[in-house]
Amino acid sequence: MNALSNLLNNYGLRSTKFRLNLLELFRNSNSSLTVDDIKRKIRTKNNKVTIYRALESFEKKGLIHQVPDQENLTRYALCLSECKASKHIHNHAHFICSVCSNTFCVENIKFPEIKDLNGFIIKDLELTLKGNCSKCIKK
Amino acid sequence: MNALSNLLNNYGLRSTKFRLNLLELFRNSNSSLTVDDIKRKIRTKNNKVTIYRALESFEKKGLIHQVPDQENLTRYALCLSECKASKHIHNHAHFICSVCSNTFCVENIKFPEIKDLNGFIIKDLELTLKGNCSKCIKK
DNA sequence: TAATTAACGCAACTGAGTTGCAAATATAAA
DNA sequence: TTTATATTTGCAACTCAGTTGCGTTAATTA
Repeated sequence: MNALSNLLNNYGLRSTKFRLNLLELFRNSNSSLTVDDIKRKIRTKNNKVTIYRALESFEKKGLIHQVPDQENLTRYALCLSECKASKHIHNHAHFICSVCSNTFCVENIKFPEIKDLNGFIIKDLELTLKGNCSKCIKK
Repeated sequence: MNALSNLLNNYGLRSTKFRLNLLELFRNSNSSLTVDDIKRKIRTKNNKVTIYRALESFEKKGLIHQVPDQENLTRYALCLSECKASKHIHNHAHFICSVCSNTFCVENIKFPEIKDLNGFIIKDLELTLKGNCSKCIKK
């Protein structure tokens, strides 16, 4: 049994050819992926419904998380080990490149401390950076 | 000549009945609006294309700005006076209520100072808070 | 008042994402 | 290994936000 296969099973998912490829793709990507990215990168003949449902269950089980996207597409990135099916824990920021539209997870950024205000209860905080990624600067 | 009418003209827009209503609606809203909100709130018989195009031109001229939305809808809020057609200037955060899905602009929040990192150039910073708005807490 | 240009309405379209259902496949149980 | 079960997949049809082209109407300018 290979490691990816076990990983899927540990998260309560079945290891099918497609889902193994999908998980591997996420692990080899340094940025996030849209459904379209996935289609192009693993040149899958699988139906789009399959992709949507795989992403949905990966997210539910805590393997991947949604990240912001410039064009309002659904976009996912691999979770860190802290994430569980019960709760996603992300204290990192996201960087969107305005040239290639890729989104990257950025660790090591201090979040501002914000207390509840004006009778609003703040439960979560998202920080999104926009600019040019290293690849697109070089061009 | 009324004030709203002049405002539109000053921004290079024509003052039609619908656009006057739309602008007034934005001014009277303490949160942001989706196309659907607009339809319901000004009970307009105008075609949806008209709404989309009005929002588009309002944004281009610097009257309104897009704000993040939980359901990936396009959502707008009134700009502050600093905004111009040439450039939107927003140094405020956005708060999304997870109950009513409304988005509010939140002033007076200090943004973290972030320098370019890992060869990425950071040009813009967005801070989104999530939680429960004052109205939805009371319920 | 006429000419110009922006705004509008309609109809048809696009494209991401969804739903229901039947068939295939992976895992658990016998 | 075989059978039972629960998950995953494919297909087709659908939904719904947002877009496009084009002819018409209305607001501003000359």
